[in-house]
Amino acid sequence: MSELKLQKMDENRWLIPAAGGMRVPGMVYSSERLMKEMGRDESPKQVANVAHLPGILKYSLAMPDMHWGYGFPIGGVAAFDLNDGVISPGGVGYDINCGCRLVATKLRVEDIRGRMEEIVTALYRDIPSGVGSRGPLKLSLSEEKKVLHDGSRWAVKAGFGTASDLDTTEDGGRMEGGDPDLVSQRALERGREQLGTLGSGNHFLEIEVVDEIFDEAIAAAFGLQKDQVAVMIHSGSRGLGYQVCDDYLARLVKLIPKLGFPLPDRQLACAFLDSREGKEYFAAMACAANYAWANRQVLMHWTREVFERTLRRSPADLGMRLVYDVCHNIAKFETLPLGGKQVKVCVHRKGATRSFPPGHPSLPDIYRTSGQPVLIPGDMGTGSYVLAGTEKAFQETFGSTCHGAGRVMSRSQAMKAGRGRSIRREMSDRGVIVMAAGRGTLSEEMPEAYKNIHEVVNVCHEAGISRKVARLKALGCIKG
DNA sequence: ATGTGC
Repeated sequence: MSELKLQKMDENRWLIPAAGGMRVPGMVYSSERLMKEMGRDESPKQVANVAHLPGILKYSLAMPDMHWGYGFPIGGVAAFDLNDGVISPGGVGYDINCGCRLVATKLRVEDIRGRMEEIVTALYRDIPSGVGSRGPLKLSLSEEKKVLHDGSRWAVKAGFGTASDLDTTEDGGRMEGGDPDLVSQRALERGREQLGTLGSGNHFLEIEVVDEIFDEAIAAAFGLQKDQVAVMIHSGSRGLGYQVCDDYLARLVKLIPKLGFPLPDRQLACAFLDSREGKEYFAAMACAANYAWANRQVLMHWTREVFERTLRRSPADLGMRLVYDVCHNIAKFETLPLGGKQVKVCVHRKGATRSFPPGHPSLPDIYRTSGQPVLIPGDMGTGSYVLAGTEKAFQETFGSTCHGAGRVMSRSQAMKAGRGRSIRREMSDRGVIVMAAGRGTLSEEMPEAYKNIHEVVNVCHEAGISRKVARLKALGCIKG
């Protein structure tokens, strides 16, 4: 195996020329420093591996937060031709439709100063979190199937939130084509009692304050202003999505010999988009995506209730409005510019966020001129960014940008580095009240385990694949 | 990410 050669194209892009069985070149959006920091991380190799898949279009892409993942790198984006392309569970990830939503409030930071312990404790009590956690909802099988088919729409109909929440959710919180009958009994069982639970690892619910505005006009369109309090929720499809991924991987790995082309890595197990297996994976994945949207919708509803009760304020007074909800682990059919034409393709975004430009028909009217809100969670001590989608992303990166800070340390490395330390204390010294269900979670998630979110976001901004709008600072956080 | 691992 020859060493992978990356050619620096400009300050923010690195080309992996097509070599060997690569059908297209790779393109990595990153800075000199972030590239160096990746050290022995093999994700550039994974970018090259993805380029071997049939029907891949233009480039195998990676975002600046990229790091090693199952088959595809996390931070990877790849689009496939509908006729001769493939769909791959490894290109979506185990946490199908892991994503973020940002809820703006009418509160200003001085309204909650001194009350963070109280609010965080109340959230921690009311929002089930941690590995294997179950919620108070126990869905009947038929009700769960409705969740899988209707996503956030089910949640709103069941009384969790309002119809306007759907307007500011990517795809309206519902992916077409979900077929609950293609989700295994085991996945259904795991999902029954987990709707409305946060999960663990990097999932969180965070109270943040708008710290800096970079683009006044777009921030105003998003309803954000300096010193305003907001809530960021980061969660996914829980055990159900994991099980869907696991089930279909097991099935597709067995079929690798029948694919008719060599795979550089068995973890790239995939199926042609027009095959039975490909269609069935998509239909099951769509169910998990819908479950994740319903999950975040329920989590947000309970968050609103906790704020109302804890702060003794009316919903109108709190004005907790969903700014937007984005998914960052998904494969979707989208119409995107390619070779001067608009072409329907299957885009895999694994640890990458949609970044659609101003004027795109999928955006609600209020964001027509600003572009899509793009939500980027940072590490728990630092906070988050709000970006806006751009035409350049639409043209260059299949309408995609980064999804977060991205790990620099493995979980086990981070655990080791956290030995003998109180991360909770370190966080509170930095002004962030944290509560976590798992013993090791805070170590695994400590800020130094992640890349510098400012640098990741700056690469995306400089490269033009999203624009900086606002930065939010964490005040309080619950984790699994 | 995950009823965390052979």
